[in-house]
Amino acid sequence: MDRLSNIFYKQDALIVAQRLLGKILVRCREDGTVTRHLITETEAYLGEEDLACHASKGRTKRTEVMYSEGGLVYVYLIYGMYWMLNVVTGTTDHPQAVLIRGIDKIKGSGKVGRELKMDKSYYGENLMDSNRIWIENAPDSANFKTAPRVGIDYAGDEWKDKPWRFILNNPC
DNA sequence: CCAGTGATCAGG
DNA sequence: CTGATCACTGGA
Repeated sequence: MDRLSNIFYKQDALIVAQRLLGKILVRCREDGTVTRHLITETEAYLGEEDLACHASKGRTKRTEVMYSEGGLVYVYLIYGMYWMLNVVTGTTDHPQAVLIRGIDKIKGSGKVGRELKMDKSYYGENLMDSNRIWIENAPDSANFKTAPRVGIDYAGDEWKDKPWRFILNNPC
């Protein structure tokens, strides 16, 4: 199966977030083990004006990667314990990212980072040529629902209720 | 409900 | 340097 390309990641985060549902996140460990994971839940973070997006604080060492063209990994440590895995989307100088909130049966972005053994060394990793993490194409699915994003009450009424969380429905 | 746990950022 | 904050989780 083909890797997702520059063309895919350059799209707006709202598009990428829903199109990533059903795609395959592939992880190659240091010991050579390869694991493949169905992406089941995502959230979109949309630029400096989105008060829930880290880039609303402007360009900092941490947010810098979001200002790149789509296709890079944005990871950061939260609460001193959990590595949050994001995919940078959009075009240069338009800071956006999509948070991977669920894979396979795993619900919760903190658990995703733990399962995939993410760490700081993945900051800026290029999903289009990395040999340890990438995403493979799969048909788009229309079988998903939306919901407000989690854990961003501080962002204010205009932003905290936007339905920018995308959840693949159980195909039962 | 709340503690754990540490990088990051704004402010002196 | 200091202190607040944090796109979370698991256990009272």
